[in-house]
Amino acid sequence: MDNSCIDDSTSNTSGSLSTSTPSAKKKLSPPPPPPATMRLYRMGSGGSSVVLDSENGVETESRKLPSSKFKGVVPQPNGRWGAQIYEKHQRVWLGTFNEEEEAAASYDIAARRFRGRDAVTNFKSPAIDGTDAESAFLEAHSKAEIVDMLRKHTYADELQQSKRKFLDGNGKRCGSGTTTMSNGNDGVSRAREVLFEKAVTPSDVGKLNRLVIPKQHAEKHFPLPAMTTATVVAAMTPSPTKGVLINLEDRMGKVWRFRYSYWNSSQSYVLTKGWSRFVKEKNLRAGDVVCFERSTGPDRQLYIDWKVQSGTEEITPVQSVVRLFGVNIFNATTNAKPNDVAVECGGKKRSREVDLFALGCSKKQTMINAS
DNA sequence: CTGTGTGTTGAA
DNA sequence: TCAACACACAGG
Repeated sequence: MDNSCIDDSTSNTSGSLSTSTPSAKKKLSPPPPPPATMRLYRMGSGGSSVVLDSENGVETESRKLPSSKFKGVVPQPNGRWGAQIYEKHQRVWLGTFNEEEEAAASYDIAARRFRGRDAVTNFKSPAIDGTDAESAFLEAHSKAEIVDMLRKHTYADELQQSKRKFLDGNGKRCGSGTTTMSNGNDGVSRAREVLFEKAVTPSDVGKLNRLVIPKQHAEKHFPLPAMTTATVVAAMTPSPTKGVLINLEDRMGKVWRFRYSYWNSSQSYVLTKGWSRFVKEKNLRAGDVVCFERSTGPDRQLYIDWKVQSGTEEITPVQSVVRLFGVNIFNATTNAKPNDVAVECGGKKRSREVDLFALGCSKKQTMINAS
């Protein structure tokens, strides 16, 4: 049933956003040539099908499906409403809904994403400033993703989630580790490139509350002096004082904000404010590796990841936090008791934070994409 | 068996 | 591009 493949190619001529798969899929019955003689038309289907006898103009139980007053909304035999939008001669099914208005609203959302802010819609009107949260949200997702949300009726939730994160200082959404990238060449590709890694030194995780960024990497990826680089500006906010604030998202989708600056005294680039918290929460130890990545997409989102480097270990007493969708729902401070969560890392067990967010991020994007 | 959503067509 | 019609077939 759910086999729409939507390839996103914003403004790309060759690209095709196809829903009703071309031929290969399934060849159905040939066009039903209505016998000119026998004028019996079945209207609708399923329970509401009716027979019209146009011979004498009398109809047996006129039960045509009630057409909707909303654009992009079509009636369903069972009384529900379907939403659809067209693109490139093809219909993109947006799902079925109980309420006509709901279907209409879904169409509006799709229309916005597919045709821009000046799209003709049912309800949406203004949004003159292209900077509202929803617009940003739409831009940040591929058409396929938006359609998927509409069909699953999860759009509202996803939008709200993004808003929450936005306030948190960064507008990315949760993804499980190496998230799959939407094949479409439109939206935010969650593909990342590793910028550099560093095995933290004792002082990096010590009381100095700072992480030294190797100069070569710092100057290559985080050019501090000339803050003009557009790519960096997007993720860094000039700080009132020295340095800049930099936002990085970890594998849990949590956004970390650090102060990034240059210390003349030691002639080194460092992450200061915020770093100690990261060390603490991730239970970083000397020898562990922190990895800096960046989205290859237009958003240039920065990510920070870490991994335990094999080494001397013992079970560390640490608070075990169970998190669901970025919210701590269970917090037990134990000393590596059975209750604690231990994770195999480099052959050594170590208590770690555990996130269960993946549960809700299940996204089975059915994209049989062909590029 | 129930509905969904695709095949298809004709009108705008 | 769009909605109406018809119905194959996916999912329970």
